[in-house]
Amino acid sequence: MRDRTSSVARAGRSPAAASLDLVCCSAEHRRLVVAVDVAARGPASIPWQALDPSVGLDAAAARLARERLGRAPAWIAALGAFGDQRKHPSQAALSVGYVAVVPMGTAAPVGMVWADVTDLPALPARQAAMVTAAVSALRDRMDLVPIAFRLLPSEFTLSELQEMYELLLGRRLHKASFRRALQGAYLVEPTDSWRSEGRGRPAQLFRYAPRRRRGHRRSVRFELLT
Amino acid sequence: MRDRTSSVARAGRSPAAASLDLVCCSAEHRRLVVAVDVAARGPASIPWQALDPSVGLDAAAARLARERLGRAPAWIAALGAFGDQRKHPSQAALSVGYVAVVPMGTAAPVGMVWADVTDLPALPARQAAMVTAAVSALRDRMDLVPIAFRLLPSEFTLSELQEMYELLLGRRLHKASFRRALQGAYLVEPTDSWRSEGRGRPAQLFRYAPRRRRGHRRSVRFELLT
DNA sequence: GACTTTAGTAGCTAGTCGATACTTATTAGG
DNA sequence: CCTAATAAGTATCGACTAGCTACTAAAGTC
Repeated sequence: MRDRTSSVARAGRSPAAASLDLVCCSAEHRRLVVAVDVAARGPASIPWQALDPSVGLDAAAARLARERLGRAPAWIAALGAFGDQRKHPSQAALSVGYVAVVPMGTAAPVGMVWADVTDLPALPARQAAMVTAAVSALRDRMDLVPIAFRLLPSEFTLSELQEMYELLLGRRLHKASFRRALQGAYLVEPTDSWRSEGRGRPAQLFRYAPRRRRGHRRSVRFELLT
Repeated sequence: MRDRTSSVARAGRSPAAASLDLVCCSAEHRRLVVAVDVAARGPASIPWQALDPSVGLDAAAARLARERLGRAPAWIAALGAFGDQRKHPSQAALSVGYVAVVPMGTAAPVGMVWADVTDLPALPARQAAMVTAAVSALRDRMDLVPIAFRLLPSEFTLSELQEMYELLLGRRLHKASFRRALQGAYLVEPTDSWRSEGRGRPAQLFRYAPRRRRGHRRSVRFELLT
């Protein structure tokens, strides 16, 4: 009985001091999507609960994800604190956001739908800001953390992997260069399986299996935008 | 009268629901340093205040920085929410952290000292975690945001700039490569001044003056650590 | 069996990165 | 004054990288 309703509407007490919100991302039809709750009466929202001060933030977020998704996310990370936008279903002045990722093909839990991040339903302002921040976080961290791999099933073709990178980067990549870089990074290993999907030559399936490689330190990059 | 004492110790009321904390970084003697409050009775701490729900987070952090540093920071950004460590001077269950940067050479405000981040005094656990996160944030964002330039005075030599990058990266850089990359980025412009400091040839002074350059998209990097 | 489609590879070229080695300008010291 | 020392700044070379065009391979379609 530790769900949203019981925490917030617990009689006439004042609303919780803070909320914990989850932006759960996945991919579908070559689109980045986010889990949106449409079952409840009232407007759409992303999963949230009142923040329980007696539980650690990371643990609470992991549990919220498990409860609302029906499975442990493939990846989860803190997004930050949000309070500059006033509107939030909890009425709390402060919200703590987390991003999670589940593999593409995961069915949306009952009462929820996968919404294209470029075409979201109307969300409370603070939650909309969290979704924007989550997408940026995925893009920013994708080459430090294996986010693209978490968005794929455990076995995948190199073309699928490249498509996922293209989706996250928002631009096309060159096939040969992509594979050369991937080879040099020792991140995947081939399986014995092949997948033939309609036309064309069948593709070999790979799995994510990073090997320790010598610490090739990257050079200074002046990518300053402003 | 909007300082820490009045907010927290305001009679017998319960402690604030959340605190706002500031990790203010600078550089000194080729070391990254952070502003630590040592004046108050009790153990050392970094600046903080009870979070006022009626003010926006960013605005409140900017004001906290101005008030406690005596000047506007050269850069400030959100760090995130912290609640997994229990110990915090406010007793609040939740804290929101911000990182700020002031140029090297800025005098420490009264009651505060610059403490080497690699040799910190004992801080409340949650604040110590914030300092660690702040240093990581500076390192992670330094090539997207001009953090090194904000840590320097408005005019600087290229050797000083390189030292600052080396400080943030934690490793030595090659002089010619560094300057070549800098040149290609169109980030600095020379001034008419030269600085001769003891021995050796005088160095020309530069200022940060980024020019729009064509959007040279960077290639995919597989820097995955795990 | 020719054509289409997709997977995967090879080789060329332009540019990048780091090293060594050099020139220039100043102070220190005889 | 002349030389050594020190630090700023430049030039050039070779290894490596990234992206391009073009190719081969294996399946389905007609």
